Amino acid sequence: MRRTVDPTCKPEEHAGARRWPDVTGTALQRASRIFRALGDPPRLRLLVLLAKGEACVTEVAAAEREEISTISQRLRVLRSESLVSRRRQGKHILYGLADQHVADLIFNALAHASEPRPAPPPAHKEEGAIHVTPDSHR
Amino acid sequence: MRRTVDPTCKPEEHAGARRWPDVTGTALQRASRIFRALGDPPRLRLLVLLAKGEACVTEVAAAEREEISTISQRLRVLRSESLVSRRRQGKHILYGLADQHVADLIFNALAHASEPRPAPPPAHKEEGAIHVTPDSHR
DNA sequence: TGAACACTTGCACAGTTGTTCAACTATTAG
DNA sequence: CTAATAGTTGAACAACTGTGCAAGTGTTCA
Repeated sequence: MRRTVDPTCKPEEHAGARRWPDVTGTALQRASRIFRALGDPPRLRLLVLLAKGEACVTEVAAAEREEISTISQRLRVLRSESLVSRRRQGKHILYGLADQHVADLIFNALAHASEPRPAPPPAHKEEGAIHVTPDSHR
Repeated sequence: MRRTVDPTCKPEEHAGARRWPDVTGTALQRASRIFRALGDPPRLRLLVLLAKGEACVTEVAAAEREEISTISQRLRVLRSESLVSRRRQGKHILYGLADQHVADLIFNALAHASEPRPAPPPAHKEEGAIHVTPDSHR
């Protein structure tokens, strides 16, 4: 059975409205590509490492105990989203975070990730409220 | 050929050092899970929609022109990372952003995504500097 | 010039993820 | 009670992604 889009419930029934900048399709696409690049633990670790300062590929590989090739591939992904900077210094190629924005993003997520988890709901039925997320923050 | 971890280049050669909070393995895991959840365009769009105010599943499905089941599945992923709140109101279940942190994260990434791209470099070799992102992307 | 070092890249394979269908639970109306 | 509405969930499948290997490029140094 294919239930699609014929809402018997009208939008006016609920839905408050705050103001948000209009989000273009491309901005959204790019944002999600960035998120996706950040969404791999090894890659995120690599970025955290680079946040401490520039490093060459070999150096990173040593720190992470991974193969050079693997690190290089990871950096390729990050580079394709402009998340890292890159410059040659003699034999080495130094990588670093692209800018402060990237550092902020990572820092922000790590902060959120370190917050207390909302307890897994005991699957209880209550007076008209499921109350899953007791608004834990700010 | 398996070149692993025996750096002929010493760490002291380069690498500046800024201070960063020590990142635990679990925080990093969770952060990347959050990023991954945000890293799907439809899911991100859904969150942007919810950022404008709470909405029930049917409503969202109508707005996105998708099947209810699909929306529900997307919400499930977001819920599993505690990115959305959920409460029942009569027949409907209202979803919204979990907290300000989430809004910040999304807003931040969208801002970064809307920034001017590093200019497509003329593929020139210059004094020891390879510009940030020489390659195109998708 | 040639050898050594420092990466990068194409490819194949395995593991992961998003979507859909169908069946299920939960709430309300008759 | 039953029917209808609202939403969830499990399974299957196609599409995507990360890794490691082998072979490549580019730079330095003798």
